[in-house]
Amino acid sequence: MQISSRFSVAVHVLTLLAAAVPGELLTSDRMAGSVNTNPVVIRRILGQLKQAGLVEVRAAAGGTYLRRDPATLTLLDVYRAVEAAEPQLFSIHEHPNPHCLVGRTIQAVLDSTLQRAQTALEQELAATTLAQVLAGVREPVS
Amino acid sequence: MQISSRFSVAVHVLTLLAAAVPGELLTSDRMAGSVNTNPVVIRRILGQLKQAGLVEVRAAAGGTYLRRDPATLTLLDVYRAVEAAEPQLFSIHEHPNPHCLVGRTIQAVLDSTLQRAQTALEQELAATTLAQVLAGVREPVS
DNA sequence: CTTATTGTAACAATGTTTGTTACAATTGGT
DNA sequence: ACCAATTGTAACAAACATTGTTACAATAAG
Repeated sequence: MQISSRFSVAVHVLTLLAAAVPGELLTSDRMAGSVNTNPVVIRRILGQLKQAGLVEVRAAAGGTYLRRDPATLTLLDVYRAVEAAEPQLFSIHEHPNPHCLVGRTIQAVLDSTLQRAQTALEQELAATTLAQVLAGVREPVS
Repeated sequence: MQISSRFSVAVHVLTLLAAAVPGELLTSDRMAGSVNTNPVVIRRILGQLKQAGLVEVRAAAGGTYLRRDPATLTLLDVYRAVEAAEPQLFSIHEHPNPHCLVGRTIQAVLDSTLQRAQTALEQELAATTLAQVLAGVREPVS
């Protein structure tokens, strides 16, 4: 199963915020216009980003601004903020037969192995900053 | 969203096959007993492993045996067999606003970045063989 | 030919995602 | 103090994937 587009939407939103004039606040309506979705979808994601301390949201006049330096905000921060409810990327079947050698031990073996794979992915996400994404957006592909 | 347990079940099943006496065939019923699920679930996964050339399934008397050397069969082979319908791990939102600089370019930027992350995960999966999993199952944790 | 087994369809239950409407709560500006 | 814009959140629907289940035709070993 694929990782939900919440993550890519969150990166999109943060890129908009990073591209904003310093001090400018963006509304969920405006960001929804760029992502092309419903403002409530944006607000739900903003709630998660806010909880993770990545953004500050002001009701009433204005909206949201970045709380972190794009140069040190990595895609791993975003991923963790948005997938906080599912810290384990891989799901492992729950009740293998304990009377079978394989059934008894497979969970532990898989758990350590798949954790290594997840860590490899996360390290790669940690290697990309929001500033780099913004630079990529601004540079034409040529 | 998590990667489905089809993958961990597939590894479990292949470990059972690798642990079998050479020439022994295992039925879906027997493997379902070890995984603790319904035999049809096992058969569905076996169908995918068969299509990928990892196992040979014989109707009637017997069942399934391994077609690949456990020493060279990696978890990436299993992952690809079972997730063949979803080659992209990350999903990216589909219709960002083309009139916005960020909306116009975010997909391409994310695509290359997330592809690198997926590749890192896959390399880690490729680094573990079925033989290593089997060894892990046999070695007590101590 | 018999019998065990696979392959597959069909269906239900569950859970997640995404989009939507609606509205109370908040707060900045006047 | 009030107004108006905006957020926060609940509630719901549609779509989809997963997992488990029953049922049965197709297959092939002995």
